[in-house]
Amino acid sequence: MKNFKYELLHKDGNARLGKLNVFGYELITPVFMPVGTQATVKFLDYRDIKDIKADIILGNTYHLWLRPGEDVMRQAGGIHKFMNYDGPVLTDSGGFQVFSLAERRNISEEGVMFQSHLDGSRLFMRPEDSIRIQEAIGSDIAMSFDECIPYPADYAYARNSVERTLRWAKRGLDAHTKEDQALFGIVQGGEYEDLRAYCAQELVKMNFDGYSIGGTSVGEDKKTHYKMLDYTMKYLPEDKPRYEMGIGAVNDILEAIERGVDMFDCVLPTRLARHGTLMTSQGRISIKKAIYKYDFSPLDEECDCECCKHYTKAYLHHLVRANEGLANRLLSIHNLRFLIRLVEGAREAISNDRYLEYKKEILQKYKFDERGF
RNA sequence: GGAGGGGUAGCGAAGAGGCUAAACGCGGCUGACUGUAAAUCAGCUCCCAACGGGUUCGGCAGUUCGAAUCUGCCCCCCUCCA
Repeated sequence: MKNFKYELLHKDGNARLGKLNVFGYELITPVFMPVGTQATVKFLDYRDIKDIKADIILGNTYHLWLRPGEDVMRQAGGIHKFMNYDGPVLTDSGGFQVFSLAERRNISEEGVMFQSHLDGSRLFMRPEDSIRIQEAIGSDIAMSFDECIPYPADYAYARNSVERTLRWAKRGLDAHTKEDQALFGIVQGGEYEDLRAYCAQELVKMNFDGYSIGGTSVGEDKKTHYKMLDYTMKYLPEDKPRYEMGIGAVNDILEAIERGVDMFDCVLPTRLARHGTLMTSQGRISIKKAIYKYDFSPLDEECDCECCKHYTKAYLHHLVRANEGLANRLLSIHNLRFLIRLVEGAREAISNDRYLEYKKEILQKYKFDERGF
């Protein structure tokens, strides 16, 4: 019996407060997971990760497979020891790279031929390989190898892809041997209700440890995005964790929680930070702007992060302008802590049965553009 | 005083008769970013009532159908020699 267990603590509408035991690590959901693709949450070390109160982080199978390589990960004793991080780690399977590296790969029934973005060499990844590599990486939660399809995708394409993703999910499940590692199935199906339903139901029959919603936030509008979520959520069992992959916009997170999503990850906070954009309770701001040159006030009075506690906007503005590495660390710490606080607030609201009020309060303050981004 | 070299958009720096409002870099201004090929990428950056028009390449005067590019004078700057 795996020491991996989801316990539903409380519901407020469809929003769920839960407790997830990940092989001894315990965490409360909903939870936001910072992304650390190459065994590092870019610019942060283990102390920073602890300070922002991240409960779980991600790694990436494709990237770690290419570099440093499966053997290094295995000999290092797994990703936790390798990066000196004592907390749960979830790995994406490489399925997202089928989407993001679309112009340099080829899909077949057997698997995906990737042409390495590092040196151009051709490498083949089958679902079994993805699982084996994730076992070598030693993550606590592994993902099935899927195809994240683009948006828009026509029905015939989406259907064929879902069928294949399901066959890959079964192959991965059969290949999986690591006892202290959970395995999630990923629901695809694009924007099509019947395909989402079919994919979810077939995966549930296979009895995974948790279920992921994939193929969202790939360029679709908000309405379509939430529709895809709705089509999927109703088929996922109450007693397993649900993870929407790759969402990090404030409204997306709030909408997902409202629909019963327990976990989500995103590169958005760290990428925005590296590009000089900060998420604040009032909306996004670009700290590069000249208006902050003489602004000696803290970034966000309400924030408790190391960046907001110790530095002024003028200083952060200067660091970014001067292209100083410290800017990347400080701004990443802030954006990550911002989203983690957002989710902490959501947990509290759910336990007090006032989730919708909480969501409304946040969204009223936060400025979005006309597309809702 | 003598001998060379040079003055180009905010800065640096190409260009040596028409294809040049003038490459490129920096700086500046916008915008993008959602399971990370991203400390990245895209656009703008002489002026304007702008799919067109108006002024530019130290200054003035010329040559030419046409000049940042050629000629003369003047003004500055740099290097070397006195």
